[in-house]
Amino acid sequence: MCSCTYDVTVEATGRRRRATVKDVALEAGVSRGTVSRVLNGQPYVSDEARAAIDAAIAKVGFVPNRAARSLVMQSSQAIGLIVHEPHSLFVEDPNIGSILLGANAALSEAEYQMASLIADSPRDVQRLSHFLGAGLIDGVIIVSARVGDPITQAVAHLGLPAAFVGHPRDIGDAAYVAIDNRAAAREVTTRLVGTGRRRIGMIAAALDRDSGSDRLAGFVDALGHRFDPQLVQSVPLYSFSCGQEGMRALLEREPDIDGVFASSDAVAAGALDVLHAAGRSVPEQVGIVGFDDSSWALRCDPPLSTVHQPATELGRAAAEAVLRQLRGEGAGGPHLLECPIIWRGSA
Amino acid sequence: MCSCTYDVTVEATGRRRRATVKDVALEAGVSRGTVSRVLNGQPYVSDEARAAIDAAIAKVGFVPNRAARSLVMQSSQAIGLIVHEPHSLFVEDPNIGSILLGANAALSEAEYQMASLIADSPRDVQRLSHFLGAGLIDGVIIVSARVGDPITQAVAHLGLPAAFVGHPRDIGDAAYVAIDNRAAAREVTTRLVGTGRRRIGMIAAALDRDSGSDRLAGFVDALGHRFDPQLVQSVPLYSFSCGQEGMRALLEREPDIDGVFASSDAVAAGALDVLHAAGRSVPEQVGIVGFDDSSWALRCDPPLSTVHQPATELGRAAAEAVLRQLRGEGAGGPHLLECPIIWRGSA
DNA sequence: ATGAAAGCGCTAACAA
DNA sequence: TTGTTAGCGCTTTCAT
Repeated sequence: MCSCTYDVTVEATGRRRRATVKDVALEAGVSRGTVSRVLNGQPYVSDEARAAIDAAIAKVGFVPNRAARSLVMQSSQAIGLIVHEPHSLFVEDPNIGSILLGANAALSEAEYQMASLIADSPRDVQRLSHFLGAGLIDGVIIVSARVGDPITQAVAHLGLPAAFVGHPRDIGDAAYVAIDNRAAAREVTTRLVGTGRRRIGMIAAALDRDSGSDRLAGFVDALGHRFDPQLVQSVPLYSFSCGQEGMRALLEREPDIDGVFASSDAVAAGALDVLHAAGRSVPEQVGIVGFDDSSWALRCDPPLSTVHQPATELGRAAAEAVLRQLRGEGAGGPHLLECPIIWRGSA
Repeated sequence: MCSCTYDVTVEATGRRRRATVKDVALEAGVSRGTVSRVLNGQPYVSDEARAAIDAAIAKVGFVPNRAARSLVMQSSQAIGLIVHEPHSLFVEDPNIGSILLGANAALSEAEYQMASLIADSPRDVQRLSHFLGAGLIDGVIIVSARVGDPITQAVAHLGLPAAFVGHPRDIGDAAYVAIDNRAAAREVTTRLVGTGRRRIGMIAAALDRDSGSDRLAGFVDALGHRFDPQLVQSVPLYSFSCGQEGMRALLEREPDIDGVFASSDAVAAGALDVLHAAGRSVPEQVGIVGFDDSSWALRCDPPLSTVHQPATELGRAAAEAVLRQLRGEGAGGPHLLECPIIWRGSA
């Protein structure tokens, strides 16, 4: 007999009717309850029944309907990962890919399905805020939220298990994983000072994000009383072109500048470009350091000294924080990861 | 009276019980059916009832449970976007981000929720193949599938509405959107020939993917009888380091090479690096062209001549193809997008 | 060890 | 115009 007989039921429309527990039960000659027990690996099922059911499942091509299961279990074994980035950044951010992969790996091991959700417009934000409360997702990892983020507020309101990558100021005592941007910036600036530079500037990107403002704070810390606000140029984005723009401004204002802390590698690459165009040699006349240890860093000439971001681990740790909450193990608050300084030729 | 009274019901565990249609109906003094009608914007509801229900919804903080709705509607208003990339590529591929954004924009406009699903391990593939059949997703966009991909097979078996970005050979007459890699490669090679080069080589990456093998085919087309297999170096990935590796091999085998078609910008950048190190001037001694028009192209010195990939539009078109199927408008088969050649300084 | 039946939250067909 | 009711596919008591 053709094993495809029960495979699917093609209805008049041409669409297929999926097999249900009932079909399996019928095929195996048992009740739906018993099928369910087998499905969930519960005890008290005879070997014969189990075998018959396994065979029936294979025969009819049964796949449990997760909507039905979610409905009765009040849980979906799926967790969302929200990326809330202004359009341009999502495409360029060197860390997001690794964060996704790290989180996915951890969730996958725990038998959870990760679903990445993009918030790229007010409409998305609106739809997402509802989606999160709709029971299709048991918890959420939030990447790059900003202060006052409606999604953050929706999550808080729903009491959904959550973990942030990064640390917006207004998340209360929610779980987050991050690096200590301020300490890292302090340290890398100190090393730059140690190379003998006297007029060190900073191209400070994304001051509206915690990472951006923390890196500036670290820079200020390191310079102490020698800090000169004239030497800081703020730019909106962590991008190559913002790096160019920032460096041009700095060069114009302070022609004798001999060191630059760029708040990301992309920014540093842009700065380097302008520096070269202006005929300044790096690291001889100007030392420069970046942040991220992204592919930009190695692509520059000379390669950038920078701060390594453990992006994969950030994703993994965030996933584990959510999983812990799902197991009822509490565990909010911070989780800081190491971010070693990588010293190369640019300073 | 405090408007939070009904907001959520906190149970003994501290977890919250979400409000249901029943709560809304009770609060508004109507039946569940009427609430449902309001929820779905159906006619035949009095203004008073509608107002009372709207108020009740706001008061109790009701968000429809999508698992329940999916169950009865047999549809979820969500579509999956599967990225099946070997680890390293996902992080580096310059097009994926834009494809995601394009698809998300189109789906968002149609009131669909997009969920990106990553297949990064055999385990992921296994879990995903089941997930897709579980009714939580109405359709799927598949990015970078390979021939014999188990996910592709699962989708075909389930009869799930699907659209591919790219064109693996074994998807039958399923919908796909792509550029004509072969024609584009032919064209860009022809232009390179037109600059007077006599010994033109190719660094052919990712021959296991349709894009990779098509680009090689186009190169062969363009050269015709002058094609020399000695001048083709195959490398596994579309990456900078593979570009370096490929260029080194080519240079060693054919020191008098004066033109290179690299099958991606990243590959071209690697080749350029090796060329410079070998003291060859570009474009004077060697002309080089890439593919993708990614950020690599502008970052190179000289900037790369390349083929522009309409990544955002690919994503958007794929989403629309799925949406069309969901509306029962058939529409499988190919949808090819333009990919203009961008001529810059590298050749 | 297994079957029967209730119910998760929602929509839709049918009555009223 | 509205209320009532029967499921959607699954898990889970409670009997047996």
